[in-house]
Amino acid sequence: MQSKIQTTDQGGRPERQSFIEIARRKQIIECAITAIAELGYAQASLAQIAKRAGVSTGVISYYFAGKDELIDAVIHHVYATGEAIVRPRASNQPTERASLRGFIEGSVDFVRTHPNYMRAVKNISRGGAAPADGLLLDRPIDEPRRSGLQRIFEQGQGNGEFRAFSPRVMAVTLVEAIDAISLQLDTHPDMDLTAYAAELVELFDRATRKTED
Amino acid sequence: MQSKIQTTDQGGRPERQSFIEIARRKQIIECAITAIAELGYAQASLAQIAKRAGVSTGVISYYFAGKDELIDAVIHHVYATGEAIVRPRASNQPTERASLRGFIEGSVDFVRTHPNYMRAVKNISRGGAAPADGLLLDRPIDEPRRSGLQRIFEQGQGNGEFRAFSPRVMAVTLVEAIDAISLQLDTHPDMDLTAYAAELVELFDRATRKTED
Amino acid sequence: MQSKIQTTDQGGRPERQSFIEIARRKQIIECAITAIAELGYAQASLAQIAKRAGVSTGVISYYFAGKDELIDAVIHHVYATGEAIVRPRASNQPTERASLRGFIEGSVDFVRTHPNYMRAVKNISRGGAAPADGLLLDRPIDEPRRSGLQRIFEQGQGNGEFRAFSPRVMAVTLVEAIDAISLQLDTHPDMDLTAYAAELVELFDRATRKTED
Amino acid sequence: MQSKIQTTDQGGRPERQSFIEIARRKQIIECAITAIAELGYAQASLAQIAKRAGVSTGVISYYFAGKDELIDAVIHHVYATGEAIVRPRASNQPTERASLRGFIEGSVDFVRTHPNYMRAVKNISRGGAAPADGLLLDRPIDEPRRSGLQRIFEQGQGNGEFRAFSPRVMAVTLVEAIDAISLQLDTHPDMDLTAYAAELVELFDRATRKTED
DNA sequence: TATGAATGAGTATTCATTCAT
DNA sequence: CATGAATGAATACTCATTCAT
Repeated sequence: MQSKIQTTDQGGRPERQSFIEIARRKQIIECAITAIAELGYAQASLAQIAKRAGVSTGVISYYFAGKDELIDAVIHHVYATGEAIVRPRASNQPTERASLRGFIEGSVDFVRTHPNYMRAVKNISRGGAAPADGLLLDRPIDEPRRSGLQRIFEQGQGNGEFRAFSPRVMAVTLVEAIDAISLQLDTHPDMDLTAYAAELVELFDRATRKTED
Repeated sequence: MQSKIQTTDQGGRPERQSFIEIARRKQIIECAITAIAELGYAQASLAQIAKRAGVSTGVISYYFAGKDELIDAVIHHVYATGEAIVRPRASNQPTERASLRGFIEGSVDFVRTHPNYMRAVKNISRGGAAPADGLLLDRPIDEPRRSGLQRIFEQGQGNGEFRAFSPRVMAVTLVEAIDAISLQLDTHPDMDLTAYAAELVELFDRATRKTED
Repeated sequence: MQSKIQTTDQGGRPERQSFIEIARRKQIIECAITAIAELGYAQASLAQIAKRAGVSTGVISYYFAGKDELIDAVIHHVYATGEAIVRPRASNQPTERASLRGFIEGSVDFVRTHPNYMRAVKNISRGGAAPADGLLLDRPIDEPRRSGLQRIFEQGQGNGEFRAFSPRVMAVTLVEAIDAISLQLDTHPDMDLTAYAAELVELFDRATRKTED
Repeated sequence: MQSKIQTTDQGGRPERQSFIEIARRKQIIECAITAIAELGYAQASLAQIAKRAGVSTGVISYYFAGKDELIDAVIHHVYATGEAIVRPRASNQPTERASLRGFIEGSVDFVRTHPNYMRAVKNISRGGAAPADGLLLDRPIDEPRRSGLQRIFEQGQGNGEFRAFSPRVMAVTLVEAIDAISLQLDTHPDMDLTAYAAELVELFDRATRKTED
């Protein structure tokens, strides 16, 4: 076997990854994100990605079973990074209202510090990747984020902080509102993200809170 | 003549389009929308589109100067269709609040009756199209919708119906909230869109209205 | 039978051509010459030729069995036109030397009055046309001209006007010298063709005449 | 890296070419010459060239930025080869008359040893290549040869070896006379090239020399 | 007769992937 | 481990040709 990659691991356990392998994969993933964010999914060929990484295309094929696996790794990396930034600010808050604020502010912070990350994922999400044999395509990549948020809303409704509304609709809307920021940044690079976050906090606070009267 | 298409129309007059030409163009545009919605922009090759239309790929080149022109036609068709549905319900309302409700309900209606339309445009907007010379991508195809909405918000703020908020942020958020529906339909085809619309109306009504206390 | 064109005429005799057919063929041939001269053989598609003639491509296929036949007709027309101009000036001269001068001056006149004609033929001669099954290609289109010239040289040698040389080499050289003029005109449109003719007359007069000593 | 070819070499340094790269490029150039000489420019598709080279068409794109670059390389290769053969025999001669003889004999030698080379270039020069923006075509590929020859004539006129004539007309005529040989070889493969050269030497010697009387 | 709609083979080119070195 | 050479399928697009009208 010439490649490190095995689609089916006979032992069933995840393969032991060497240090260099982990490093290379990460390097390639980062360069893929940059390429996809800057060029769009369609133009982000393996050659372009390899060029940015300063390696030959063969290396990518060596560390990833195919372009699809690389893209999956990109998506996973972006969401893991996002989660690492957002979760601490959305968890263990005294109120769900505070959690919501933390989620929004954390998410905006993520977009600020990693502008290419969400852009890349958005470029991928619908642009690409063969749907195997079926016609379905949409990769449910936002699902984890969405359900985390949904839980906040449900708990807030449970403890009486939030009014009655569909947690799913609210979660979908908020997730999209945040993702749209990377698009706005494309055309308005000097946008004030702190103000943007404050607007969203206010917007969703009003949209969720109980009317006290 | 080998092709209907002329890049430079010497006469300067709008070319007389035959009935069959209009019909064929529309048919191809419709099939392109279906293909792009189902396969994603990257996989929606001219061959795929032609296959759905039951014609040879040459026919597409015969009626469109190139893939770019076809895509432009798709986008234009989608937005023209959407506007025809939404505008009557968002205009000439007694209040801006009613306009807002009309916009949301009309938009959801559009998504319901043309589920592939918005999906296709979303698949195009990112993912595709050579970045020409610069690094920017993202065709600003939502801009007209966004600014129409923004005007509603600004007028509502002007006449005291709406609280103070950033019309731009609100418009971006609402547009994205609506566009997300087509994505939700992918995974939840039986979703109750009337209820969804009501949720959005309530959400944005609360987010925009003045607090009466 | 849908088309006027029969590759094999059963009767063996040339088909009776209607007036309109002759006119149409000539019109198409003229437009083909212009297109080929201006665009080069590769770019001179039937669509381009049809456009210049103000007809649809179908018309060309109707009057010519295929592009090859059209090209053959173009070549024939060019040479027939050239011959009509050159022959009177190269024939019935008191000396072969005068014939030679007449040939050159007539040929230059032809290039002057029909600049596109020779250009078109040159563009065709090597650029195009499928070699059927074999690998041979060169259409011996210059052959008639060449042999006419060769005869002048042979007769001049026979009657002692010309020195001993290979009539074939001399004929080839002179024919090419004349054909080159259309190329020179491309880059030097203001060239003095009368002077050019005089130079060629002197050149070939010296090259052919007997040294009197 | 997917392709050896970079349109813009960022470093500004001449790219290091590996042995295999040089060899492949040369092989492809040679096969392109053969294909163009045998089939004509129009029929000499990349597929045909690749077939002759025994490689896939992708290889050509790998080593050449496009067909245009390949064709440029072909032309350059042909002229470099020709110059290497002709120049030593046309330079450093005691007289310009000897230079002229050397040029002719060298050129005929070149045609003899590389019959396809000039044929290929001739097939390219007309027939091919998009006319960019203007209507001009005809790449002035013969220009260097022509001007080299022109210089011989001018110097010969300067030092009194040659009579007064237009160096340009003489150069054009001689260049065409030589190029015509490859055409003659198509139809008369057994032609005596040494005799042909002698004929041309005599022809142009007489055409250029001063009449001594 | 003439049109123009349609075809299908052919074009150059791109690119994920493989593999000998 | 890494390279880079090579493949072959896929891409958008062109064009001579056919044919119903």
